[in-house]
Amino acid sequence: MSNKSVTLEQVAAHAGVSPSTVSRILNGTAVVSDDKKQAVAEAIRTLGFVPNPVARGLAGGRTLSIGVVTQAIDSPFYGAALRGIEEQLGQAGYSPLFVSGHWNAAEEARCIEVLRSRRVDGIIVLTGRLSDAALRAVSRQLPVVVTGRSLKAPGLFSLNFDNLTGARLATEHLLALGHRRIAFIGGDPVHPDALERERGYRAAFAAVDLPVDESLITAGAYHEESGREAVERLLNAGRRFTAIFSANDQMAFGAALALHRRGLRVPQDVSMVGFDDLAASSYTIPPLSSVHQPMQELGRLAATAMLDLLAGRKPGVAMPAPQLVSRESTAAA
Amino acid sequence: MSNKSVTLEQVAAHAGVSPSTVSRILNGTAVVSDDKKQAVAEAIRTLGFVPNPVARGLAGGRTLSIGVVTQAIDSPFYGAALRGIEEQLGQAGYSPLFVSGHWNAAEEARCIEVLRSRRVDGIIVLTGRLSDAALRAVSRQLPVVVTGRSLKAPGLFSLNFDNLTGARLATEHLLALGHRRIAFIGGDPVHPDALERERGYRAAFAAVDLPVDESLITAGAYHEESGREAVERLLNAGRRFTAIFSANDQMAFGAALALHRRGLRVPQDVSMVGFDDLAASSYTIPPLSSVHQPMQELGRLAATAMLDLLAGRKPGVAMPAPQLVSRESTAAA
DNA sequence: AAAGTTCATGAAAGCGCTTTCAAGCGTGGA
DNA sequence: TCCACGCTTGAAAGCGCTTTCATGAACTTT
Repeated sequence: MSNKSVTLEQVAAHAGVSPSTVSRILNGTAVVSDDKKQAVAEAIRTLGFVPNPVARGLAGGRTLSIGVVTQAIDSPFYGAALRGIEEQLGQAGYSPLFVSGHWNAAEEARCIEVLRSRRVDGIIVLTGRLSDAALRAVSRQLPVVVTGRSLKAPGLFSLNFDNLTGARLATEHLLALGHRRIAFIGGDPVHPDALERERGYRAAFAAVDLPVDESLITAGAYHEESGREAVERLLNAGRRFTAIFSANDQMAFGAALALHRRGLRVPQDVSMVGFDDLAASSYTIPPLSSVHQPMQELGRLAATAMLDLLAGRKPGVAMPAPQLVSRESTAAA
Repeated sequence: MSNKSVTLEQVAAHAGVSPSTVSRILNGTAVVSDDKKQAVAEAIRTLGFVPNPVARGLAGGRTLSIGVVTQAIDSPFYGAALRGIEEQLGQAGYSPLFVSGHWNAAEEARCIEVLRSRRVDGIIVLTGRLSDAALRAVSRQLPVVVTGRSLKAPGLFSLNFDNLTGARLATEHLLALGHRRIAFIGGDPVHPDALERERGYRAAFAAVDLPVDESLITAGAYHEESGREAVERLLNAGRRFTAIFSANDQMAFGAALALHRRGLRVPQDVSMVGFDDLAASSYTIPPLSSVHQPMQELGRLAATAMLDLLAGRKPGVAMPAPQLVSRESTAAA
């Protein structure tokens, strides 16, 4: 653990070349003769030189860091994506810089300012509340990868999960089991994905020419407590249903608890399917059927796309299709 | 959203002073006359100047960023701590730089190197596998705050949760309910806290002069699956128990599932208490009694301590005492 | 009143790297 | 043989900020 780190200049001296040449070799900016390359490589090895990202950043070069705007650093949902990003970026020598927008457009904008002031080489935005226009503006200065929406722009790549199909899959599963009175606990309607999931729910009914009972649709806020409240509301209003499709797993957890408190069993009395397939969902009682969202994979893909953008390549990654994971929370009506 | 950001030099020009003076005002490095202060403040406001942390970092000043070594960015347990850190640091204008060690000393050491190369002003280590000596070495160059252990050194502050008391509390709770055959699912013994929790379990028995049945003690690995396996193991070996104390909540989830699969009900047949009090624990079926670890608070405290260290103050924060949260997973024997 | 202090301020030298700019070299065409 | 051209390479100028050093002004001190 050396206190003072070795500088590029020292490497240059050791190799008997100029700093410029070392820099050029490091960045592949220009052609350098093989023997100098060798000498520099050798010097780097013996000196244990590691380029200083801060200096690089200042000099207008790369900082080898990518800003990642998430909503809450402790979200069980986005956490997996962060992990995927970290993993993929790390392999390429980049470091992620995580900032949280807390579902707030103004805060997100501030986050992006911070990232920019820290000279990140690119920004990955996980969903977020920023307008498409704002994102496009950012992408004019920095490569941007955004998840949870579909928009095109030079220097901008988006990666969207097919929420509609996922929700439709979930509903169809319930329908196929013979359920007709299927309650829907929606997410906060300010999220486009919440709307899409509701559309998927409706589409499944429409596909088999069944009407949806609007009184079985109730809004939640994507967290456990709101799922609990939703079921309370439904039950208190005297609604009858044999199944619940919850727009995300966290609400499903709350809903299951509410059911349990009322003496209703899953799946004997009420079948239940969630959305997201959180890690925890395999261990609930009973384990929850859910639409699998490959968040870690999403993170990896977003990072890969960013690396492509940085290298001037056109990203070729695409989201895998939604898949339903059937566990023990669903049974025949 | 200006493309090129304004520099300190521009501020200086606008205010009719030298860059040095602006810098001094910004950092409070020296006394500056009030009228210049005013002029500079005014210039900063009209120009919308934001100091460039990268340049600051290079110039040997502060980068206003704190490295945070966690184990896995998607851990439900540490996530809350990260949030607390982010929150507290943000208020002071600092940004956290999260890196994951994945429970691996070598990887952790690499993380710290990365943080150092990025010129962080200090490092917060959440638990971690690094040796005390290694941590001390780091603290000779940078302020360090470490959780999950107790060690003293100049420039180093540690924040430890009282695992022994917590575990004792949990066991005593079960004992008080009349349980005698209390199984213990331990954590991975490489973690000191796992050992402490086992000691707490034993201490509770010792305090009431009851022997502990060694055959009811089994090791897990702090994740759900290992909790499930532990219960399988116990049950397959024909062990009888009326309660389980799990060294963390995640294992308790797995254990509960195993119980459920065998037709054993919580708490009617088996009472259960966990450790950590994860956010999810309030929504399991039944809600899990657990020893509350205030992780978000821990994060805030760690950040506060770091800020203190940075300011040359002696940190005065301390961990709150462990508390048991009694929910519906425990009942009289 | 002269010399010694203190104090606010500016000039200038970096921090470690990238990147223009220009020079030096070798090569091929006339 | 001479000149033009292409190629590798080094010198040097920043990037935006901090920090030492030096300077002159304003005060003390005797």
